[in-house]
Amino acid sequence: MPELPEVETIKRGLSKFCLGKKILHVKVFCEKSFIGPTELVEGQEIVGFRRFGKALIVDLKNSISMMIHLRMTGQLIYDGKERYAAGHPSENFVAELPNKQTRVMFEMDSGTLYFNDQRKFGFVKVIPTAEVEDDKFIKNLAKEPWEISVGEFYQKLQRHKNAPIKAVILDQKTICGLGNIYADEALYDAEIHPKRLAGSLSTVEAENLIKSACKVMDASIDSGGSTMATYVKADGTKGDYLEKFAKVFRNEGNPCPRCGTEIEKIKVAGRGTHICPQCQKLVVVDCDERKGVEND
DNA sequence: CTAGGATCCTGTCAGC
DNA sequence: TGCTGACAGGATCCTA
Repeated sequence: MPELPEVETIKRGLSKFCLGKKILHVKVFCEKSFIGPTELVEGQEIVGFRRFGKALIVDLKNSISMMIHLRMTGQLIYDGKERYAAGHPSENFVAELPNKQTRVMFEMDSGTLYFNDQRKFGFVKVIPTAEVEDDKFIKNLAKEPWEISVGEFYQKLQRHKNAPIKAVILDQKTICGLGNIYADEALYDAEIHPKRLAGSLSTVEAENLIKSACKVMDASIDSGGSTMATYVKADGTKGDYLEKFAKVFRNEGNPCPRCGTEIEKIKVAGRGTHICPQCQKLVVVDCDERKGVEND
């Protein structure tokens, strides 16, 4: 999906285009994509957008909120005076809407917001604003990379010491916000092999991994708005932000930007995984580093 | 408790 | 062309 940076981008965009606007009518094309009564949402003004990890919260004036999770293929496309689209990149960004993949349509006083989702894993859920933070999904989220301390992160790695590090950082209860792209990019940036057992990382490596996660997601958020805008430019230019900044993700066969070695695609934790076999060694043999691990 | 695999669903692409 | 299986920017549920 849309990982944390994309949801942040959506939040910023919708705040700009939809804040203060009124939802006049909700049309549900797929029952499982909209959980709760549409009546609670209709006629309501949008008073705020919030983000918890990869979940977007839309607060309404009547103290009702919508929790939106895009999962793998969700998209939010606002079509008003201009079009603002974000989420899973696809032709839908520039296509006629609604279409076959439109699951929910919000008719607003100023335009239309479309929730599209090819695989129907995502959802919009109606909940009282007061209960948002008690929602099971949100309650279980760990801290985001910018917030988590090295000590807390390292402790969590120890709790999952026999699982590959990639699987552990994909777990939103360990660290929140990373998905398949940024997990690969962060591990590459920190020069850590995704199959390394979480318990084998030194505190220094754990710290570097957090820093790298912040770095790659910051870069994405910074460019996110503009790349998404580029994507829906009037000329139909397709500017997939992956091309712009991903170093390894979907770059198998291309040279590593750091050392020139060919990037490989492997499978870790059941997910396609991209690495530089030179920069990300599976076995750490440096004796001094090992000593550091023992002492922690 | 952890680790790993199946599963939800639709669409696309590679390989016959 | 048509079929088949693998796989996909996520998270949960089930099993051992």
